[in-house]
Amino acid sequence: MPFRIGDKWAGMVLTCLRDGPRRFSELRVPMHRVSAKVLAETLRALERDGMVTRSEYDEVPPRVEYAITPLGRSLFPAMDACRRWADDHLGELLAAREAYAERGA
Amino acid sequence: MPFRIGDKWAGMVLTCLRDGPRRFSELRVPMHRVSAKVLAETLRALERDGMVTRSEYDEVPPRVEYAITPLGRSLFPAMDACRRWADDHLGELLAAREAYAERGA
DNA sequence: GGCCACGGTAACCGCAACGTAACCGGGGTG
DNA sequence: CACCCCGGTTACGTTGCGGTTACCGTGGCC
Repeated sequence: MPFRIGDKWAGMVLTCLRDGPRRFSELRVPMHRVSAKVLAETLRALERDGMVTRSEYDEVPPRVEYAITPLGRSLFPAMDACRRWADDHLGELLAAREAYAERGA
Repeated sequence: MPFRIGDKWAGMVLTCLRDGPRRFSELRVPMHRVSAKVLAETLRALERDGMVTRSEYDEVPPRVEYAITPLGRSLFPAMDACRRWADDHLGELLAAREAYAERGA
């Protein structure tokens, strides 16, 4: 596709924010395979594109909350369609890949 | 997203095959910004994943036709949902990006 | 003999994405 | 004083996607 919306982890971030705002460290729990750096980069990009908002609270220890915007939410139908495709057809794809590997061998 | 289906040009290839089989050189016309190498790689990957078939005809000059499979066709609803999102919301995204750049400046 | 069409491959390269590890500041806590 | 929490940043290294250019084999045509 000619346009890429977000990076590798953007979809997962938006999904994590689906049910309400989350703090940086709360996002890291379900996404434990993402380093702080990459998560921060992803959040910056999503903020830049108007998909999430970043709210800083002057407390101690510091608190930062990320929330999804209506624009971010508008992506869910498309994301759900992709997920549904994967649920329905990923097995076929992997089978085709395996058959192809066997023919090659 | 954790899974990537195809590469940068896969969606465009499938769209080009929507209305029937096409030869390699026929695909290059609407996709003139894609080099032969990258198009070939894309087609190999789609073939490996069972999204297109490759039919070689023993003629001269050689003829090779690529056709979309039912599995490839099954991707269209999800792709259409993404396209619809872009049609409806890409302007918002770009506006948000511009507003962000101005705040930064 | 030279050139063309077709459908590629091979060699090389740059850059962005991704990842790891170390560090930071400021206030609270023992 | 030392150490922890939170939310990052900086420096650095690696991988791989996508791109460019050059080249290939077969057979037909002039």
